[in-house]
Amino acid sequence: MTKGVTKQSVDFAKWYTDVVKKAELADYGPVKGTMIIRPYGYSIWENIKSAADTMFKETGHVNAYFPMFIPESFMKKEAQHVEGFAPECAVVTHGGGKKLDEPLYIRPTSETIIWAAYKKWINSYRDLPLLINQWANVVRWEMRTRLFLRTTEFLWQEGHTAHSTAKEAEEEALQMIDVYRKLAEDVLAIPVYVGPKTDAEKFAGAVTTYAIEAMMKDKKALQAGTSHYLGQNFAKAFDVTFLNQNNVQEYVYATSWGVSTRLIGGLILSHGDDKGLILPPKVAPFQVVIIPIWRGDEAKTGVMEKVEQLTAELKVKNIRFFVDDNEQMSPGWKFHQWEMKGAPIRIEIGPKDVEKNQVVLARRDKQGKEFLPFEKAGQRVFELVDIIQKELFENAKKFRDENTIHVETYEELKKVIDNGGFAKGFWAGDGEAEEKIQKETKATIRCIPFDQKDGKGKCLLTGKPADKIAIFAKSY
RNA sequence: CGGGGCAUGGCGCAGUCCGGCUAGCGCACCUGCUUUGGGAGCAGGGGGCCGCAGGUUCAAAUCCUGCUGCCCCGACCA
Repeated sequence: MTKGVTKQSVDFAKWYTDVVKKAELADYGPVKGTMIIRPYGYSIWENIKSAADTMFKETGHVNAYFPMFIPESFMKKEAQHVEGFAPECAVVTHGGGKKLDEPLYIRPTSETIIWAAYKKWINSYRDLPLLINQWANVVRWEMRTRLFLRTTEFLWQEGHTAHSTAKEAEEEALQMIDVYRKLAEDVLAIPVYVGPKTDAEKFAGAVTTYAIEAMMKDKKALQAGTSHYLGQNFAKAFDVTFLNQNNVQEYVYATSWGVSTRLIGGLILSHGDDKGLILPPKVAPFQVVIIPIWRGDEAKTGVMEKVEQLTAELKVKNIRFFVDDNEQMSPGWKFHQWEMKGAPIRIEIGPKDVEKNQVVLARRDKQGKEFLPFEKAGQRVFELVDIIQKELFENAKKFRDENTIHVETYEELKKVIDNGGFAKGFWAGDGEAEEKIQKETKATIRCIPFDQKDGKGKCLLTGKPADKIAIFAKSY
């Protein structure tokens, strides 16, 4: 491995790719836009997945799996949906050496195939709500790809729920965007703005799209998760009706919601620095990396005894740890390596420490080293896991808040966008006005945040009375 | 799809403008000895259809033509 990464200040895009590759998160696949998620990166995904999955189950959802091949006819059933997705689909035309009668789309998302199944499963209000999630891969033939942030194939989860009333479905969509907020903020330590998208930005076929929007270290926005209230659009397209309590046939109300491996990109772009990745303890494959140091076999025995004592304690405390006792690499090399890989805590134990009955502890998110009595090491790690998690979030939030600027006029908005950052201001414009801003500034409305504390004002573009603040930013 | 860049041992590059001897460097790898507290040292060693296909030439990594792939920057998107 070559030393270091491109500095963020020199070339942020290059820095990002360098970190992904040098921290061994992912590598390019042989097909354009595809990505090999390497074990270290996949382990982060597993941690995110497990945290999310627990939350989904706590809110009453179950997992299932639907096929990745979608008959072309299914794709064409929902007009907006086909318009939105067909151009970016990979299509299988041959199978078993023969041309297929009907081309098969590789799912870009699973609404169509899931709703075709729901049609069979739903007959009565007693069958509702249906609360299903699936963990899957999807394929979207994007023009421009970037590791984790936008790849041709990516991993995600997609929840698809069916309800007997609009109110219940709307509540579900809101509940799930809040689950995503918690996932981003409490697990990934990424602060997010939460709220509906404008009509121009919403999902093809949705009535309302809610999103969580995060600010990356280059002050650009990343849409980190979405939850859609689909109304009866998909039910109508797939003819999914149920008999309600009054014996009347009705179309069901639907939601869908998803987060993807993009979250890993968000993690890198939210917390990383010029030394590499910085991982929040909750998703770090190893919360603490222990580096034993010795000179000669005698010293080794003494050091390793201490290491085993410490790891036994960490095990009891449920801390994920790794002992890097590779004898080929020098301690210095390992320090750099684990800084690149973003391990939150590093502990060094060498002969000097054995002698003084201490350990040396370094935090990835802070400069300097702590020297502490051996007996306190386990407890200190246990505490730091929470402290680092919290401080990473607070730092990211401070950065975001400092770079979210209230604007009154279009001129001010332009200035904020030019300098990099989020502009928030009163908005009463329509889709056309939004497009004008996008064309002129490259910024889009990321969301209309739920959190509206500023009362009423005048639309920054039109000057018309407005009662909502919108957030504008350039985005990934 | 428009603009730019790159393609040479596993990785990163030099060499290409101006054709010429055995294609070179750093890292990684193998062997041995010495070394572990911020990217260890010395000695020895292995590994190349120079992206692909044509052409020019006594001679091509180098010149010409065509193709392919990937990356970066825009328009589209999680």
